[in-house]
Amino acid sequence: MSQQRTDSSASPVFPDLPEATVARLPEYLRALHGLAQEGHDTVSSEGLATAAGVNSAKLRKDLSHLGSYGTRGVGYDVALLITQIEAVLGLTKHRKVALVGIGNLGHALAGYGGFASRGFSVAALFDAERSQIGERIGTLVVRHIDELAEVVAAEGISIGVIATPARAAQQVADQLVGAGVTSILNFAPCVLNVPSGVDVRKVDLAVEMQILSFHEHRKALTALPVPPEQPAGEATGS
Amino acid sequence: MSQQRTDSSASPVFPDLPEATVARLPEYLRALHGLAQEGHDTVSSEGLATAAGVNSAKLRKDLSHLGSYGTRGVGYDVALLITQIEAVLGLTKHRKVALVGIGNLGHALAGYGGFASRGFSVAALFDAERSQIGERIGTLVVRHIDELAEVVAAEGISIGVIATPARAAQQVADQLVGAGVTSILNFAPCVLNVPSGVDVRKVDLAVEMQILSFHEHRKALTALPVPPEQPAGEATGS
DNA sequence: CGCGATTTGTGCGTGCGTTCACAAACGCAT
DNA sequence: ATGCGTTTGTGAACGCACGCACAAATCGCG
Ligand SMILES: NC(=O)c1ccc[n+]([C@@H]2O[C@H](COP(=O)([O-])OP(=O)(O)OC[C@H]3O[C@@H](n4cnc5c(N)ncnc54)[C@H](O)[C@@H]3O)[C@@H](O)[C@H]2O)c1
Ligand SMILES: NC(=O)c1ccc[n+]([C@@H]2O[C@H](COP(=O)([O-])OP(=O)(O)OC[C@H]3O[C@@H](n4cnc5c(N)ncnc54)[C@H](O)[C@@H]3O)[C@@H](O)[C@H]2O)c1
Repeated sequence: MSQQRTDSSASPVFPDLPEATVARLPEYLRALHGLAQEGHDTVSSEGLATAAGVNSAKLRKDLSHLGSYGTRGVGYDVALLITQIEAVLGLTKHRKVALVGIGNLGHALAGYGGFASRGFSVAALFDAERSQIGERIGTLVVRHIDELAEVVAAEGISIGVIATPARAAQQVADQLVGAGVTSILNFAPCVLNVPSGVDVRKVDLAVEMQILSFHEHRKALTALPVPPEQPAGEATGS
Repeated sequence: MSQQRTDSSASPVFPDLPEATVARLPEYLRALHGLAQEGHDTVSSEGLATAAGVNSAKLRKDLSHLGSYGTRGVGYDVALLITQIEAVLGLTKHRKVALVGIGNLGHALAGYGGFASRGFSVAALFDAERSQIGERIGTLVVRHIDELAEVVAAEGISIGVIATPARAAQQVADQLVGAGVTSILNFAPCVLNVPSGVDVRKVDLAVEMQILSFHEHRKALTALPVPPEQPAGEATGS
């Protein structure tokens, strides 16, 4: 009981933070870490926006949504802003991740340092193939998928990463959800059905490539098929 | 209505196709391939929308933007729609990809079959480390980054994938652009500056994880701190 | 202490994207 | 041929997001 109202710097709750803003906060955080590394104590919205690759007005509005602490005429305190954003994103609490599907991609993910550098730790690896079980990667050992529920409960894992073939992804997702996982990052190219309350994010390489392909196609079509309609045109160049 | 001449398989140009639509077309394409595999000749917007995980009205509007050929009362011809979308995305033309940074992630990408299954082929691998140069992965050999311009020109490569550490990414991007690459997929967690006319898409694992973290955080905060304000509450279940 | 330079926070207009809802179009049975 | 059920294509309303532009706030300095 006693929901202490945490007037000071406790976990703030932002139920109505725009999703577009949430998606940009990690970018700001990365840019801020870079600035801190370079010794900056404060940064203007313009400077931070440039480092994050966004419009400065958008950045200011984003930060204003979380009641940010900037100082007019000066800018934002880098260290304070890092703390604030990390609190909003819930990065103060270390979150454990289960990685399922230790194949081509799974091996790369398992050895990736980008998890730990933020507030995440890969706590367990799972696969279905006997040949993979028991393999040691870093400090972890690949376990059989049947142990998932047990390990998730024991380790307090809340996030699952799916790196299995697409045909196995839905079943794995079901198992993750059944084990108590409430967030899933899916690398398999397929849609996942999960109960409400479970968040799924998808990373699909093929989709990204095809979007690039479209723009390549468009560039090729708009650049070439503009033949000299008016051959009498004057200065066509510079 | 007013479908202009049905120049059967000519390349349609859609300069003003909404970006949100473009981003969903690959999903539709994947869903359509799955339906075709299952033997479906036609599919309703409702069925395809379900398979792609979107709203059916949104799907119909998306398809209408590319003057699609559906039949009222029946649905869409699966094979025809595949052809149409592939034409719009420019997938009829095979596109060659250069992969730079053959480390942890680069190895996984180099061996990934998802490229070839769509219209892409990894045509060259590059790294800067002597220890990597010369390694054979599949049918390709890792080459030194200094050969990039030469190989890109010789092979007709138009897309570059960056899988180097973040500190090297901007330099690699500059080299890619200098070599004539006009589309870049960036896995390094940093912003890239490129000239206009070059498209960059970014895949950032850490960002995805942090977005999931936010929702975990929010779920934890909104679930717990709702103490029995009204102890006389009735059915709270389901 | 006051003033100017600087930068934040935000009100507001605009455009994009999503969704509803329905008329038009189509196949099929009779 | 006609009517009926089905499904597409789209007009219209709505909401979100973006970015401009400016008032308010703060600092430094004379
Ligand atoms: N390799 C890449 O670069 C890459 C890139 C983007 C997306 N993907 C996607 O990621 C997924 C994995 O790709 P990959 O190249 O690592 O494939 P992979 O075949 O090398 O690895 C898949 C692994 O999943 C395991 N697996 C299969 N069914 C399982 C189950 N029910 N439970 C647990 N584990 C199971 C397999 O034993 C295997 O080890 C695929 O869906 C692929 O489309 C891969
Ligand atoms: N490993 C993952 O699962 C993963 C996931 C998401 C994102 N990433 C990101 O992808 C990138 C690569 O990750 P990784 O784990 O493969 O790192 P890695 O260190 O294993 O591989 C990086 C490779 O890039 C090469 N390289 C360095 N500078 C280069 C240059 N100037 N030109 C050409 N090659 C160069 C290195 O020699 C090395 O082989 C990183 O930015 C990382 O943050 C990795």
